[in-house]
Amino acid sequence: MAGDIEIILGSAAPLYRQIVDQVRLGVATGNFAIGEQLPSVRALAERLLINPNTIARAYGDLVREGVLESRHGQGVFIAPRRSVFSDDERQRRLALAVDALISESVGLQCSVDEIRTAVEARLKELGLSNRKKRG
Amino acid sequence: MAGDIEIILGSAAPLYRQIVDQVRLGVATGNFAIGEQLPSVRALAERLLINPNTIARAYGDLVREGVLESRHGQGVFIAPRRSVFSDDERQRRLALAVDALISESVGLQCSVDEIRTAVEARLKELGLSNRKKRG
Amino acid sequence: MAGDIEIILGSAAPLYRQIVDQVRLGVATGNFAIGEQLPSVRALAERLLINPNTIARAYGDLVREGVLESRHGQGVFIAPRRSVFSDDERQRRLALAVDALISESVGLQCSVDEIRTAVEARLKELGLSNRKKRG
Amino acid sequence: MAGDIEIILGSAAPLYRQIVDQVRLGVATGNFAIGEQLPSVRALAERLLINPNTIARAYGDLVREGVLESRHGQGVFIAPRRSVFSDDERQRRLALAVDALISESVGLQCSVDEIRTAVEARLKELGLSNRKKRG
DNA sequence: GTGGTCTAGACCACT
DNA sequence: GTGGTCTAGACCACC
Repeated sequence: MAGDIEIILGSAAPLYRQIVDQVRLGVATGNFAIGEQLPSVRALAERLLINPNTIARAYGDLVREGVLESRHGQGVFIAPRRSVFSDDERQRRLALAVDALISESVGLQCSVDEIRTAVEARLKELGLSNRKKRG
Repeated sequence: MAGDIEIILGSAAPLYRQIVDQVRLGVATGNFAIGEQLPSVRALAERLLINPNTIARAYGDLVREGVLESRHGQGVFIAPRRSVFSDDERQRRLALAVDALISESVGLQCSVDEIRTAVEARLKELGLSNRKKRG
Repeated sequence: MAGDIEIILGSAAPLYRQIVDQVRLGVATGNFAIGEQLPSVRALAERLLINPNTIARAYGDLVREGVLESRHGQGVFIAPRRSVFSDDERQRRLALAVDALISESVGLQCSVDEIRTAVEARLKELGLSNRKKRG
Repeated sequence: MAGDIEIILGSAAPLYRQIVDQVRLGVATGNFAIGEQLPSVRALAERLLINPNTIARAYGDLVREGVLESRHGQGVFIAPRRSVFSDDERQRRLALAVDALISESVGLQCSVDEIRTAVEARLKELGLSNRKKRG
């Protein structure tokens, strides 16, 4: 549910990205139900002690990505699932994300088994390890 | 060997980061041997057709993190391996990188198998799939 | 070419949208070539006498849409064409755009022939009337 | 007839606009006859489960643009037709709406035939395809 | 009350 | 020089 969203100031990840990530994971794990209303831009900004524009940016990204839908004057809501991107685009973005992980891991001098273990651990933690595609 | 370093101009990754990654990766895969000399800043800049400052920045980062060592008046060389981060720090950073991948993937509505496959494919492509930690 | 971008203050369309539209049309009509560099955020903002954030917003939208690619510290460029959206998403967005046109037209009490004529006239003006899909 | 008015909550279009459009469209297609009475603000608000202010806003817009007329103490009725905009103004606004459609379409890499087909399909769906201007 | 757009200006990262 | 993030605050449109 909405109360879950938290941010870490001073993290490497931009604030708006932290929010995007948490909403996406929340939807994937079922913490956010389809049709559920999210906290208003102003309310969330006040709770997290950050600027409303930053929330608006995060929500806007999620709307463009098809995760949320906004109804002017009413609020923003979890959108019904739909596939927004072409297969090519999905592969392209997935590859970029994988590259970012591996690049970071090589920098940390992790072994490949450490990477695999970390990925599996997190998937299990999120209850995703047996999830089907485009469930 | 040094001749391996290449850059992709249209890539999302910053130029200096592409160089850093390739050197680190070369060390991890054994393409660069300990004590081996790298091309000079000026020589590499000329070959890659980019600004020497960008090379200098990359080499500087690698020296600072202990992957390279620069010997005054001689050039830069692959340094004996040593780790920079504590185990806790490594695990923390690895977890963040994993989360970024998973968030992107669920946003794309990828199955967990697609994620696993994409990671393994990339590891294999880079010649990392059977390497041990810190060689 | 870049000098083409103009805006109309006080128009119903938001400024950032006017920029997005002009870049998209410029790419479609060949006024912008693939790989061509666009004016920098600051330069365009200065020329159009609007805030740089507004340009950045427009460029950002176009990057997400796959029309532009930005290279940090270098500039933004026309990206090679690729299909970013799934067929469903394309149909969905096309339908929304058509609905907006018809809604406006009904409000203006236009006949259907006026709509058809206006569409064809504009396509011809842009030199698109015989263009193939995903050229 | 009035019973036709419906709204879609998840739609991109604002609620008041959906009502305005449907009344205008009903007039254009002949579903509403001149002099016909519309449901009262309160009655329609109750049926559609939305705020009466929203209905009032929609009716107000329609009265202001001459599509409806309100008779004190009796209700609102379909007004005899009259045009609001000059021909130039209509053409100008129509051209802007057409440009928005074309920009969106080229962004989606649609062919011109896809655009034409989508427009015709929607006109047919709305029962407009063979109607004359201003009936 | 809600979200959307725009301005002004700061600070950071990259070339 | 370039783009990217964030803050602060204004004003508008919709419910």
